[in-house]
Amino acid sequence: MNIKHFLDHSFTESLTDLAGSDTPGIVKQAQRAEFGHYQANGVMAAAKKLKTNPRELAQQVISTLNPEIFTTKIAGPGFINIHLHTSFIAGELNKLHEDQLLGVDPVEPTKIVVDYSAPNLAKEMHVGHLRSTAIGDAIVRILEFLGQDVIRANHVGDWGAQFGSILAYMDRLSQAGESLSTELKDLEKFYKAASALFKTDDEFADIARSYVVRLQGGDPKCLELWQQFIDESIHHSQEVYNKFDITLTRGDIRAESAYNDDLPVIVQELSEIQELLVENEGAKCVFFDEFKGKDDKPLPAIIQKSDGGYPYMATDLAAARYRTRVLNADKVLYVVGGEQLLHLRQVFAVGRAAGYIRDNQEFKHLPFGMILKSDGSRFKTRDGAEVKLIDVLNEAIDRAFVLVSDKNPSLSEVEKQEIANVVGLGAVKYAELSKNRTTDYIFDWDTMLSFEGNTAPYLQYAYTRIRSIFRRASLDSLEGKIELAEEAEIRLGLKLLQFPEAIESTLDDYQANVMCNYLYELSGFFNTFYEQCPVLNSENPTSRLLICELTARVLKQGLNLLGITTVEQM
RNA sequence: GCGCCCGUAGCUCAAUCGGAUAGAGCAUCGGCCUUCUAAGCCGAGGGUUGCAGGUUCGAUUCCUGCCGGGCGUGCCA
Repeated sequence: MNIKHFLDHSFTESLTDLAGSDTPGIVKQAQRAEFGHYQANGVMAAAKKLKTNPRELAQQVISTLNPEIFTTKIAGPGFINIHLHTSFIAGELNKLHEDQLLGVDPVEPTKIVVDYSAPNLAKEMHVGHLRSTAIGDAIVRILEFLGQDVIRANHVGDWGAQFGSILAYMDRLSQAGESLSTELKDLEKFYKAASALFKTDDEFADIARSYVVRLQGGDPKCLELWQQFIDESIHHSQEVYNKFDITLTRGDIRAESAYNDDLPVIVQELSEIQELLVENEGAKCVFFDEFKGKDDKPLPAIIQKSDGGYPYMATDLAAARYRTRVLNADKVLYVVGGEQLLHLRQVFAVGRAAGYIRDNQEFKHLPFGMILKSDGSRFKTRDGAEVKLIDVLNEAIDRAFVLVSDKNPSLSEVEKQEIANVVGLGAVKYAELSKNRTTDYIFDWDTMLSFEGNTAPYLQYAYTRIRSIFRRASLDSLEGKIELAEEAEIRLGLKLLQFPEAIESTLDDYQANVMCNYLYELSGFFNTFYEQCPVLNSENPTSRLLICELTARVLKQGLNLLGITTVEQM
């Protein structure tokens, strides 16, 4: 049950009856303990509309309600503070125990495509891919938990001019008798070597350019080299996904090149729509009044370049078309950097005009900020100045290993390694997810790999404390009822009941940090409970054990929705 | 120039789309391991929410102007 929904409906209904028109109750979780558990804020706005005294209106609202489960108090200018009965909280917790979904109501499934990660296959994944990958995967997991029909879309970059020098370099190496599979072990090095040659060696640059043309022309030898490189690169990214516990698999890849055959069709279809596609300076463009460039000049969406090539506008339109016509998506979420805001607005606008996006579909850009260096300058994305993602993950695991060895030296090497994996990777993912999606953030090893305070290990640690209690209790089964008495356990209990609300507000704007905040507060409440309320030595250990078990389930499930795993001990 | 985004404690970030006394972590200082793991708990200090107006019962949030920063702005993605 979603308590906030329940209360909001009650207060909205009451206010609407009194006001004679739709009037929201605006029920929210109270921000301070002294204001109760929830508060209804809608009275003041309603009183204004009705030109009555807000406190009197609040009194009327209260008298229409039949509050079996809560008490109310009018406060300040017209707030209604709502205090849930302890017996109600305990009762709901006991019901939660039977509920696989921990209070969350499953939805009527709709088809949702989530476009995320999308690395450029010319290079290895670097920290710049962290955001889209981690955020997208968390969104996918949460939607699936609710029962949505989710399609992961990994729109990897596997085509374009950048592959010219790579193919030319592959060719040169194989002619020199080098083993390509060895050379491709370090993609980053390979890419750098190829682009360095392109810059310094004119002959090589010419060959590289000719390879681009041959590749696009379908030259078999080029395609073979290209396929070999792509396979190797996909293998690399899959290793990162596996290590980082990202749910993407090879089957989720639909690369840019998959749309190659559709690109001329896009041009053809757009040209058939009256006055949509116009030729301008040799390029085929779509102009809309809403898009303006420098000096207020109309800004085109270029569908086909003057040299006949197709920019990513065309590919993205083809992808939109595919998602509508073939996948029949209700909703498409693009987890793509904020610098592409204008581009995606153009894609959506042209897509709508062309009928590739239908009126009943929602195509939504979920932008995220850039990663900056500690001096505030940006991590470059052109020439491999990036930190490799795999290096970040390994460093995190190494640091966690040192720490766990220090904290818990009696564990076996295998156990320490497993804990280091879970803790290290969790820390990296949480550092990413716990920040507001839309703002830029500074990449800093120590911040990202911190294991103290508001970090994944804090949540994982709370979990292990619970598991430790159960190891000591060594129960065969746990039968009984939860009874609440201490303030710390009431607060914890209510927080557990608010898991559905956390999921709801997380999806409100697809902000994973909302879920992080919830889990952090939950863990904090648990740690206070842990200090103040002995479990095994209490008068009613069963009740407290049941609270512990529920906390463990919510923590584990919540972390799992973020793509973070737990361990039994740390 | 124009468009979009941002500016909150020394640092990194919150603030549940207008709510009550703006909250955490890190760092600093003080207390708590003879009871379920101290990666923890309890407490202290630290703020003119960039600046100036406006809207109203009420503004970090909405509007206007300015200052500062970022991104984007026709054939890279």
